[in-house]
Amino acid sequence: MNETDKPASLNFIEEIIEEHLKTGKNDGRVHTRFPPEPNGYLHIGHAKSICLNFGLAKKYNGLCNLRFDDTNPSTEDIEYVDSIKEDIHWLGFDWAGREYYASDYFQQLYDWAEKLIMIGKAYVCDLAAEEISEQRGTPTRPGKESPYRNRPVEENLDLFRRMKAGEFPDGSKVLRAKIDMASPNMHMRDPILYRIIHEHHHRTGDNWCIYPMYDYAHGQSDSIERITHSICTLEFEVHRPLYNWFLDTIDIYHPQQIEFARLNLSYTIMSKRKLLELVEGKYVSGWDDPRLPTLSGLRRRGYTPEAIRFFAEKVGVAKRDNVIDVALLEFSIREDLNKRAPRTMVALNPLKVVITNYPEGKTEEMEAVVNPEDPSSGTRKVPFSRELFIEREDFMEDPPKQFFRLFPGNEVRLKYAYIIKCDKVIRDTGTAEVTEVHCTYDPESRSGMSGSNRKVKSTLHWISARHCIPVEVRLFDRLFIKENPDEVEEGKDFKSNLNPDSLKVITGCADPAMDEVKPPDKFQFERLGYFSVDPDTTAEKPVFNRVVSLKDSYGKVKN
RNA sequence: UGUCCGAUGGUGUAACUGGCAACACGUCUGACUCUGGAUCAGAAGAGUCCAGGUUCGAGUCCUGGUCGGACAACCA
Repeated sequence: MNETDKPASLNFIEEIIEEHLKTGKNDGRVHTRFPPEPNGYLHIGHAKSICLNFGLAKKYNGLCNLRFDDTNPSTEDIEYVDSIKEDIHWLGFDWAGREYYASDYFQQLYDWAEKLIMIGKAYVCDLAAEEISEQRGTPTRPGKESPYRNRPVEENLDLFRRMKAGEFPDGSKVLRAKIDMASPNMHMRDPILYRIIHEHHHRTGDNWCIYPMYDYAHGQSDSIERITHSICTLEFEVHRPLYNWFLDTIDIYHPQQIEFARLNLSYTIMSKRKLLELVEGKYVSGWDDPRLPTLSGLRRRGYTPEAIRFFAEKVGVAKRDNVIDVALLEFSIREDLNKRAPRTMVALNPLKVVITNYPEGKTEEMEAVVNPEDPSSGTRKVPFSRELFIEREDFMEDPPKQFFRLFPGNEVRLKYAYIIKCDKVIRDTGTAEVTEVHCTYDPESRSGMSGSNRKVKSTLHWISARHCIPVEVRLFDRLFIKENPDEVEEGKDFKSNLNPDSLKVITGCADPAMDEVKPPDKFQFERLGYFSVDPDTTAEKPVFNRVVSLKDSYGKVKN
């Protein structure tokens, strides 16, 4: 990179931060946080947020906390906090012990609630949930004030303390802020601060039966942690006045909330609710199904943290709604794996080739490059013999003019081995399916020999029939057939756009060296794509997931 | 009928904050190649939602529209 180049442009959040740095706001501190709710698994959209928050902290020599927004015991679970921590670490970020929970602040939050009551800014409301929602009005029609709105401070305090003491059943009372039922912003119409939930919390156990709402907990948690920039997604933009109101009214340190547009990816869904529906409805094998955009799914699929971080950077940060082309994600992983994945040859759909003029029983060890992109990777040995398997797709008896591969009378090179010529096609007498192709080889054309310098249109991958081992290969395609899975006809939902062919399981013929692979080893199957060893692998049977295919310009002319 | 936000090639993001629209992905050529990959070279593709205005000059500023999104869980 040329240092005289223009400085890389900043995204709008970095501009805000640099402005703050310039004016000395926050004493030059930059402190962010990633605040997941432990009620689901992280997905690629969260990865964008994680990279943003931890990335900003790193860039500006600041800190980024991990904070679980665990204010609703009825949907949250320890299983999720564990998976979330694992995913963030896997992605390559660390919070250095600053692992916090909104529930750590329940007492402080409670004390501030009493303060709000005492200064006349909060009251206990006995209305039923339906009544509250009814009286809230609509975005275009103002709400009505609760009959309990003007309860005396002493009564509010007493009632709130008794709520906390567990004297009242779920749903019977809530604590509300006293703001403005006529506000054009729905969130300012006396929002609920506390509700009664008699449920066991994964961290605080049974200490509490009243729990703070998101709006009441989030900003104050930011404040307690001295967060400088509280970065969240666009849907919280309308909440910002309320975020500010709490901080100003309670009168504590005031972080700045900044909203950005969440990530959307074509041909997939990002909604936690829908992801959960696919998992629970067994449309996929679990949260880590390799077709899912969850981090655990992508990891199992074979995506690397490097590729995801690269992707997150390429995607950018702005405020307008966006749909990123999955092709960019695929580009990201190819870019990474091309440089580091060892090559191997596998026939996914094998077709037998007999080299009729090659001595029976003879075996040669061919020398192959491990990775041509990495000179330090060295070479490997590949056994060659009279009977081989090639890819069925690489042979056509009656090919179109654009087809350069094997066909009767044509010569192709077997990578790292010999040039062969197709002489004869053997068919099954019943089905007429091609079962074998007979070829002859040119003994002078072995790689490295002078006879190998001949120009041949095509080079094929192959595997020795006698030496190869069977491997299970899982071929994934996009989970949805539509770019926007939510685009459905009346009465149907996103599941009607599920791709019935998103998973194909086949048995391929692989290099014998593949018998000692272990997850998460990654390879390039030459000419096919990148494959990652699945945890289902056993000593008897390696299992590979196709991460992504190689770019295929012939596939395009074919269609 | 409200409030808030947004609008730049097919997609995403830029434009030193008023100076003749750039980068990436994708697409298409060509070169090279023992991966129809990679690499290299190049091309097409937007005149910046619309209409006015300010200005020598506007994607950037002003006014008025249009379109899109968010907001009416005791979810986050």
